[in-house]
Amino acid sequence: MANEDELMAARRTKAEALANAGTRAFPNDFRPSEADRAAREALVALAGAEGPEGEAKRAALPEESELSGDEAQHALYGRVMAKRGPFLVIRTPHGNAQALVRKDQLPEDQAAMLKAVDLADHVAVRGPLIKTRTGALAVSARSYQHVGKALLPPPAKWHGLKDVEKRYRERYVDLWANPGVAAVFRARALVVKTLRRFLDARDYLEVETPLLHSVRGGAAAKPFTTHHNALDLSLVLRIAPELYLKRLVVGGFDRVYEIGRNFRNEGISTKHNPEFTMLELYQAYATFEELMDLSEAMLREVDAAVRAAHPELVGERSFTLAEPFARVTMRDAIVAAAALAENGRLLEGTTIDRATLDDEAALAELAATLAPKLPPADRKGLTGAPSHGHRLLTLYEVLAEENLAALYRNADGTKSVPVFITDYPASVSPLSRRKDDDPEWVDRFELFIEGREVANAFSELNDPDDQAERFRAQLDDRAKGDDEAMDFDADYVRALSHGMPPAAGLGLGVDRLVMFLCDQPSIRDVLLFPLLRPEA
RNA sequence: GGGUCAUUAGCUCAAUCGGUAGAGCAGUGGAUUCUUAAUCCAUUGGCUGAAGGUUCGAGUCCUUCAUGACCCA
Repeated sequence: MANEDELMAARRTKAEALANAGTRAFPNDFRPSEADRAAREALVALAGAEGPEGEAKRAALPEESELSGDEAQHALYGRVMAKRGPFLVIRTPHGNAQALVRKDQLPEDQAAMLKAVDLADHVAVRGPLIKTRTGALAVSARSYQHVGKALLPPPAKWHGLKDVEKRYRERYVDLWANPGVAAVFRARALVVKTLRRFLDARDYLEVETPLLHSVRGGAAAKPFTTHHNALDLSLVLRIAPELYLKRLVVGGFDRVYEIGRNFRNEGISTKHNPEFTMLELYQAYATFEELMDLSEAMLREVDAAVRAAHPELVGERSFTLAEPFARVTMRDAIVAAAALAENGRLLEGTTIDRATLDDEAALAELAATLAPKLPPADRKGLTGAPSHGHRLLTLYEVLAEENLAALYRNADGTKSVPVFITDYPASVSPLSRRKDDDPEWVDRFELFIEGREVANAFSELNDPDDQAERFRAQLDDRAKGDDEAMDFDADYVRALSHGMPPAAGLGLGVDRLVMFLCDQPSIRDVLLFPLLRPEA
């Protein structure tokens, strides 16, 4: 008997056996008290405690033969992971612990039910804590209760569930069958909780804004479209909450934030999922420079929380958050990257200096020289750029982005540091405030860790006339073929016309942050249910 | 969108040059009942992802498709 139907049939037979013994296969009569919950966590911790102290504490437990009979009774309940001799290994949310289930210590009817227990079933035992002959902790069962049946067989107990597709599709198995998976998602929850705590402590108000938008804006991205029947209205799932959050700043909330899902109708990769989680925050009377300080402090606090709670997830990092983050303008980053040997072949002796980058004709000439050596997308970005600023941004992405980790290092050069890239062209930043001394540039930064973008922030544009002009430029970009350009949001311009205080805002990719902090190579490993093609 | 690789029992994996599809775990029956991937004896289980093709013969070679992973775009 080995195919899946037969394995299930064997389990159904045991379910019937339980029914014949007066116990339902799927009962709901096991009621652990709050004290039981706490005691279970404590005993699981004791069972798994490492080092001399753990051993000493377990050594203090009585052996089965030393029991007097009036010891405290402990509940151990969870999923059966293994049967070893007279022991059941039981998995709980806190870890594993074992139950000693000896028929001669159990009421006859309960002892009989042991024949019907399968791996992955939910069970509960109650009894005194003992130490086994090998010094391990066990709950010596004085009562045994069937709590829930698993009809499907579990993955191999030693190898777990390895098939990556099955892991993502059947995360409900992955989470308990593979050690370490659940910890990533606990760490993720801690990251979000710590972000909230950090912002709440600074008097930011958490808000919820619409996910259904009738106008697309707030980011350069392709949206998902949908339709509202009653209003006969075309809608898009939001690509960013930005424009609603800034309306709230107009409304008088000086500090707001939202942590929520954005939807972008784009490709799937190890770094992209069509729905992902962003933190966006806005602060009146602040500039992008203060948000750099805030970002550093916030990331350090989150990192500290993850390190403290989940040291096992923090691997040997090639970056550090502990030392000061680098701050460099986009143009300086391009010049620095161009000087690196890695770009020598691409540039073939051509030097790039600030003057070249600032001169529209010189940059266009440089772009034309470089373009043939680049892949098609970058080539198009350089030669078909709708503006000097677009061209400069593409040049930055081509030359500098992947070299950031090599260029910006900590004090002793052993690790990369996060980099704030500042001063973006106005033409690629339709919602940012122009620099006071140079209106072609905006007060903006993007934060990169290991060359990958994790945050984007700027001093907010609060001049409604300028904003209207920028929206019109977006429409021009779209006419030139940019299908990620924003709509003209007339209501947002009206909101600004009512007067928005000077402000700065930040967007932070939560999934990517978790990837970095928990050493996870793919975004799918930090999303409980990443998007997959449906099974046939 | 392109390239590479993968898909064999419920799970984890084998299968030499194209020559009878195997193992461990789990399952079933039994023994044992202080085990640490429990042990011992016996035993069931396969449309080799799908569909075509080449061949005396295909898990293996070819084509197409499906799904996934990685890389590129």
